[in-house]
Amino acid sequence: MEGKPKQILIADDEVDILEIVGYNLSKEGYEIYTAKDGNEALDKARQLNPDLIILDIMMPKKTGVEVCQILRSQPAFQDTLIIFLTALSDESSHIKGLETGADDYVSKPISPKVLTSRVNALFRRVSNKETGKTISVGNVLIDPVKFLVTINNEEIILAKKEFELLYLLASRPGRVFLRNEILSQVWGNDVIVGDRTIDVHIRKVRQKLGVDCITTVKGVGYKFEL
Amino acid sequence: MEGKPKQILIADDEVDILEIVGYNLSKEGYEIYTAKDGNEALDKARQLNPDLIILDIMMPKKTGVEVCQILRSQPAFQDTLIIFLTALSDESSHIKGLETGADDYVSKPISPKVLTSRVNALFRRVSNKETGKTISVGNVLIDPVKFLVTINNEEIILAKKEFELLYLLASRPGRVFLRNEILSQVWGNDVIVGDRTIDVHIRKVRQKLGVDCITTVKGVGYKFEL
DNA sequence: CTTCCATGTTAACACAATGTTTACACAAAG
DNA sequence: CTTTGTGTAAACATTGTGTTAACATGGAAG
Repeated sequence: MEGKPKQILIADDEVDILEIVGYNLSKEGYEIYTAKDGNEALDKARQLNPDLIILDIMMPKKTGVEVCQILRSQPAFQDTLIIFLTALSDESSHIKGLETGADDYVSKPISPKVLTSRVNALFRRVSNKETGKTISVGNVLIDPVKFLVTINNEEIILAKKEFELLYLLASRPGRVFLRNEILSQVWGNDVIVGDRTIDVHIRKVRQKLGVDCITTVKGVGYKFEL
Repeated sequence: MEGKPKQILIADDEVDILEIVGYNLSKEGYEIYTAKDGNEALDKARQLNPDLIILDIMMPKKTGVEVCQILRSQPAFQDTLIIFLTALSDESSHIKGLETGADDYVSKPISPKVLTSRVNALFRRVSNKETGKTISVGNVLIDPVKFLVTINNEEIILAKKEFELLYLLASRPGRVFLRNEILSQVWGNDVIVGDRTIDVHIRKVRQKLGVDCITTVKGVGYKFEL
């Protein structure tokens, strides 16, 4: 696990749980913050903008489900990971939780090992796209932190959009990205640009890279491969 | 829930569970298939190529974890969803399960409601991105994500319509597709094209594949088989 | 054997999808 | 205020795909 440590906010009114869970997750290299009720959870979430929020369902002030709903309604927390903690017997909560937009839930009594492995699994699942991870395919290196592309130890400087485009395609080598996907990922859902815009950027990237690693699939989209 | 019904394969050695789970999921509109041990699960998975596989961990012949590992090692099942069923006490299995590449797991005793809502959540999560699943028949691989057909590790590039045509036929090997069906599936209901159009495309696919796997059923239609 | 019908085969064509180039507005940098 | 570079648009060139039309083949029925 490289890069900045992931921040996790844990909200539960039982101090024991906060301690045990917090201890185990911090042992894994995560940065832990805690809250003791729904309102505190909301405040800290907005303050910290953590990578993952673990919410107990039964909490004073506001329940976990309420907190989740409020957060999910805000753009900033659209992609934040959320896990519910819930009593095993409370079946309806499980369902409501998943419908509210939780990414996972874990039943009490909590086993630290299980929770930890769930957390790891969640991060692993999203790590390929969201995180600014360096991509390495063949002799091509793409480092989003340094904003740099390297081919055979030669540094190539791309403009912002060019880089984002290449980064998206290279994040899943071989996979075809539809024009729509590219538009919404690189340009955003609400932006309207002409049809030729993508092509022009593709061309610039191809030109600068010098290597023919972007393939056109006519009528479908583009893919990255060596 | 629109489109073709999702296919779910459930593998468990307890017949009661197969029945209860199967009943509840079929009520949700899913197409249910069952297996009673690890080997049967493997066979049926390869035969059906279902959208989701629910595996009990403790099964005769092969455990769920083993089945999962074997499937995940094959390209065709890289993107297939897998859920584990596991006894609550068996904690190490949970961890191993997630590490093996499962997408979720559900603890016994199973609540049909919880399982159903988990299944729905899983499908909802992937419905936004993945176009379709990889088809694998014999030595023929059809990958709609990479938009690529592979025969004996040789990559074959098809045009869009050619690919869609092959994908349709191969989605149900052995089944005969009427000319009408092919037209409405590949071309769309409102498009009017000449009679020879399908033939020409069939020809191109046959030519590019090099293998004779598309059979003509005179007066009826075409089918895919090796 | 002939006739008829369904499909195979081939080449040519039209057109949509993409490549390419240039120009220009605009923001950031100096 | 200039300078520099980025992102987008517009205009045109190019390519590949999908389709058609014309003809060939082959099998079944009379």
